Amino acid sequence: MVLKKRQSHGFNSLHFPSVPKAPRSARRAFRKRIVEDSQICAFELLASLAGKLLQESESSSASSNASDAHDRPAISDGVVKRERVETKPVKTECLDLGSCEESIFLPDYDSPSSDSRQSLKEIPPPAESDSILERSSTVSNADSSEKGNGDEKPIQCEKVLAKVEGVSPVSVETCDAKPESGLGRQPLADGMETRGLILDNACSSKDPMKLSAKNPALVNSANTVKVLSHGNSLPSASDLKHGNDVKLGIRDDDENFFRFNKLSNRRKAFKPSSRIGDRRIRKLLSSKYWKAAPKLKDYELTKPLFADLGMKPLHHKRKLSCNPDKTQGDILYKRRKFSDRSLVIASDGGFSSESVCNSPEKGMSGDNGSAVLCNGGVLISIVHSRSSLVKLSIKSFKIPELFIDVPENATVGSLKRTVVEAVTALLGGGLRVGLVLHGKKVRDDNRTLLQTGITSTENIETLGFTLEPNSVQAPVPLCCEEPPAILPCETSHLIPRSPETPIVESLKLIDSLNLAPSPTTNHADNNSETSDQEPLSSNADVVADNKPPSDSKALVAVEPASAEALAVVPLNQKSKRSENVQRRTRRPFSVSEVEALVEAVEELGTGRWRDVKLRSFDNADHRTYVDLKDKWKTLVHTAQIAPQQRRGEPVPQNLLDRVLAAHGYWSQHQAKQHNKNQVTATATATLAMLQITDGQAVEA
DNA sequence: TTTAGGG
DNA sequence: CCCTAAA
Repeated sequence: MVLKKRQSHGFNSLHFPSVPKAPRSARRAFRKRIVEDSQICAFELLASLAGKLLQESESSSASSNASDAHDRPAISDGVVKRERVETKPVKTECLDLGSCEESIFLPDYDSPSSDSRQSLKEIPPPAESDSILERSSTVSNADSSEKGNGDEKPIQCEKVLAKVEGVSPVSVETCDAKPESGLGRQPLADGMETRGLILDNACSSKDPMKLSAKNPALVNSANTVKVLSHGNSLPSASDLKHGNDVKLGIRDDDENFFRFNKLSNRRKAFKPSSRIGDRRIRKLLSSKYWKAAPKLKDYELTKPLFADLGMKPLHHKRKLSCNPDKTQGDILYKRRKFSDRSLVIASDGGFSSESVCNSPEKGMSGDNGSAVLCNGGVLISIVHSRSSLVKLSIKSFKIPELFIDVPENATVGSLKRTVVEAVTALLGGGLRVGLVLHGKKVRDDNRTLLQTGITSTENIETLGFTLEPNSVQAPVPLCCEEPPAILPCETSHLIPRSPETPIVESLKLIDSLNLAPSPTTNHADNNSETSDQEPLSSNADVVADNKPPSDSKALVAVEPASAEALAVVPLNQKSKRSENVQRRTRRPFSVSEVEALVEAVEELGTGRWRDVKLRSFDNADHRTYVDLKDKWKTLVHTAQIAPQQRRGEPVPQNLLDRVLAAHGYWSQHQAKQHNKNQVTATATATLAMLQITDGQAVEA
């Protein structure tokens, strides 16, 4: 009754301005639109490349020299170890997320490292970290010294790898670093790394290095890195040149992927800007269609990709004495985990505070270590502090997928180069950090965290950061422009691989994977007590639905099967693509919002949600016009049902009445309009007919 | 990109 | 809220 009553007079008082719709273009001007470029998943790309490389290497291995054979075993060992470690370590939670991982790995470390590991755990004192560094450095040195022995060398490398891998991909490289070693892969890796360096720089440029002196892990890593850098010679520019028809594609979150043809001249790689133009972004199939690389080996993935991306490069740069400021960022990547269809890579970018290593000034070792070890670069973890501050610790960045098409006869080296180029091109353009909340990009830079909902635990868990190509920005100048010095063993790398294993025509990277270290697990460890922060693990991007954290405290949710598992499981096309795409957090409309909505609809009607949005929710980024439309729909429904059946925050009846009134009015209005038009048309037609008739009549 | 609706 | 066909 009441409703009726309201309805009856409701709209009389309402003023319904007839607002002519401005041309779309005009209306658009209204609102600033941010065009988001597709996000590039450089890391993913790397991962995919790695997978390919791996395949190739496998095929080639038969023919490869003895040294290679030796290496492999070592590698495999390392991988195994690493996996083991990952699961185990969980307990050792370090103060910093980044450090945690390392600490975890350390334990496995056979040599002195075990001790160091403990120290890491305990950590905080810088002195300790130093000691650790030294230790690690020692180890590495030993390897280098032993180099003399071809046989021994490999072995050592193996060890190193194992250890390193646990810690960070980069470390792996260290072993091989020396050109003398003659390891095909490694050299390549080095080259890659160099480029990675570039990339890193670009990335890092954004973020000032701040972090972390705290992480012991970093230090350790640094040491390792150092060794590597020393051992390795820089790749020559000549190496860079390779013409391949390989195509790299990067897919972004939005499912756009980007492809570019590899440039024949490698040098160009160093000039990202030029490449950017080559990129083409286009819409791709939704992620569900993506196929994971057929088979990837762990070591391949981890090593090449990660190592390449950033670790070494950093070293080089620093060594080169690049401007520290420019070098700020180091990127570390780590493959975190695999989901059925996706390979997760965690990266630590200079972006993340955590990942950031000590300032260069501190000491190369320190820097390097941080860079390498920073491996921490896992996912982003968010920590809530009791204060009003929202503490975010970024463990890793989500990186988009990379697609790479490579001819079967392409060499591993060319593949690597291609990847490097692709990555370089992407990075060269400048990276920017994107924010993803509940699977949606947060584009409004002006919103506060509070407004965005980032302060709520619920939301934080779905918060993710992404590295995106910055189309606008000019490529960040890299410190070291001359690549030549960087690549050490490239030539060896260049060696063509046996085609035995057909290269997958296109590697498709999977959705990004993330393993955010599960905070909870970490906490479990006693160590956690120390940390006041509660890390909320945010799997930034990925929801690892599949992998419920088992009791195991392993930080990384890495699948146990890792090594083999690594082979990316072909993505089930129909599999729910849900993993990445999380639902937006539910944000019930407040009464005030409802009121605003009602008011807007009263004025504008029910068919102009965009205008409604602009009028009343223009600054509410989380309310899309679709949301408003949906809300209206529910409001109408709510108003039509008995109050007892309504759920959620009660909406004032008066508002509901207005909803009904407006709904009725506009429905009618629409109908009227429709009728009007029809009538008009009919009338016109009739008139025309009449006229015709008249004319005819007249004529007749 | 918006609308309009179904899921 | 999501997803999409249509416009």
